[in-house]
Amino acid sequence: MRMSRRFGHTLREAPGDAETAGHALLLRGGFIDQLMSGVYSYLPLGWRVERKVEHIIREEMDAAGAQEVHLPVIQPIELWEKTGRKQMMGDVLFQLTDRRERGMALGPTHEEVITQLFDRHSSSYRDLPVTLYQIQTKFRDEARPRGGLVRVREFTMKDAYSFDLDDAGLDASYEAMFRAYHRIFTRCGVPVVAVEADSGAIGGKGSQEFIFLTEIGEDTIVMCDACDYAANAEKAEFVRPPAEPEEAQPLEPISTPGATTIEDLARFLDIPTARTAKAVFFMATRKDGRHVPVFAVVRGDLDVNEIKLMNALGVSDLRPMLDAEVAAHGLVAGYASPIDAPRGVEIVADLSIPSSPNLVAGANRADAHLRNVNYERDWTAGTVADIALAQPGHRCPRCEGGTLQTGRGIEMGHVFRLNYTYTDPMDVSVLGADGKPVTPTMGCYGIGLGRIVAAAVEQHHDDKGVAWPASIAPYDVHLVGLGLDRDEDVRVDADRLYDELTAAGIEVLFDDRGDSPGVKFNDADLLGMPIRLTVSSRNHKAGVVELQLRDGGRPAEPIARADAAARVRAFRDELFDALRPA
RNA sequence: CGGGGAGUGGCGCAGCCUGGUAGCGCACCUGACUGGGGGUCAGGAGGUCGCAGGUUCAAAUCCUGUCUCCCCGACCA
Repeated sequence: MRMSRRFGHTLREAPGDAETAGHALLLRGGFIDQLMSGVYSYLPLGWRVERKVEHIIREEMDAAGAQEVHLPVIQPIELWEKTGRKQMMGDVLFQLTDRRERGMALGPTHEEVITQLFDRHSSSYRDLPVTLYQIQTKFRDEARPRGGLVRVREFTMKDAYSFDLDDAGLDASYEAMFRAYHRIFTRCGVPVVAVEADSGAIGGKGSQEFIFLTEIGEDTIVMCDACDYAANAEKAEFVRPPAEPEEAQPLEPISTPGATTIEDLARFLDIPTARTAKAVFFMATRKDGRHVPVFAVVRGDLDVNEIKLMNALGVSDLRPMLDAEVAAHGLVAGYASPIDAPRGVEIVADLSIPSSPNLVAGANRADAHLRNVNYERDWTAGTVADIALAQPGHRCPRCEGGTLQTGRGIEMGHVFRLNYTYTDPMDVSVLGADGKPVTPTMGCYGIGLGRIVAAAVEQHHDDKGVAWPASIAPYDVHLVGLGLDRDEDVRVDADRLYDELTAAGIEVLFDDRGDSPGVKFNDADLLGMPIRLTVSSRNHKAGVVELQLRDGGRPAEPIARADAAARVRAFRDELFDALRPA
């Protein structure tokens, strides 16, 4: 590709709404362009990167035995109603109607479609196991797109789905995808950690996310400093700091004027927050659409984890209660009590509550609390479960002596054991060897392509620009021709070198423009091809071209002009080898 | 959805407070010089100031409404 013919330009200054370094560089380099909030066009250079990521994913999926398909973006809404996910996805689902007023959705994911497809084309246990995948555009009407390519409303995803006859089969399919994912991220130059995760709207029993750790991440990850336990904060378990065992003391009302928060209360009574019970109210939406008021109780030193609470209740949505609703349900904000709580309110207690005696809790009237509140003796909850948020400093649930830390990250991929979440409601079965119907068990596996691009830039850049991993760089070589318009010999030689490299299977971006050296070198740094070759009168007279690696690992070196193609291939191979999975 | 910020040539910004018919840098076009880290000079093209309404002799500027974008949070695969 000749730069003189390149569509688009580099920018000296990044557009003002680019917040992260990576996003700014993608815009400055002319890799992507924003059309509207959360919707981006890929320009030629950016699209080459995306296609290389696709290619790597295809190779690894195929190697893992998965078969590529291509499913429709546009889908009948009935399919989403059947599994109850129309309700569950809510506003995230882009919906439209055709000319006959038939309801449709733009696919945010494809479990329903693939499951129906599988059902229509599989009838025997002999057809299993099978893993299907596609690379397809997804549409999700996100409440708030952010961070350039990090969270968008239209994006390319590789989604794969496995169908197996039993748990052992699912385990094998899942493992194969898990290994393939590690290989994919390694080959793309994006370091990830696998963490335990909540399954969210996809459903199923157990999932793991591949997280790229970065300060700009939107997920909080909890990691043990002693063992390899790592989990999304939504899911993370932890060992609760133990309470002092002591005899239950008599219940005692106390006056606590103005102490409406746990911090106020603990200060007012001069006790640790762990000696109090914290009450938090929510409105939950059941899967049948009914709204239920929820009264969650955690020990005062802990916070409610809304995801865990949703899972404990088995509800599809949860939001904090409005002040008016709190009052309407007979609850006194700041002084609510689980003792004699209003009827119709679902009470959920955290695991920390039964094991912590003599807590201070609300009295359900203003300016008053109760001392020595004890679970079981004074009140009970409809549900006792792990509904608390793991915090830095908590003890690890998987090892002795480990302490949990937190970090930020971006979810690059997510693998789920779906089990029968879709095959059951969609009545999918195949005939088993014994002639009886068997319901297949499913897994699903997703990777966000744009996020790989975003993470790769975030991970591989400096203040001058991008330094693409060789595996996904738009071109292998940035050939800089200096003074081509002044020295005919050099121009001819540069053209020849360009052809030689291309003929040798090397992808070359050739800067044949008439700009000054500074402009060209700065563009080369910004655009980030892994290998830079400089052709100039000076080099030409010496019979050399100058080679420099973008990652700064070694100084520029002159190489013999005659060996250029061979040397470049050697360097290229070396760079690819460094990205080879172990 | 709550809070905050911003919309002025392709990009970055000034002008707005105190109304008088739009300016700077980069990029772009022409020419000359220059030529190994965004070079210099000269000459150009390009914007009805997000949109609508109002106030006024006169609105980028004041008022009202509205749309869009970004950030924090809520939410989220």
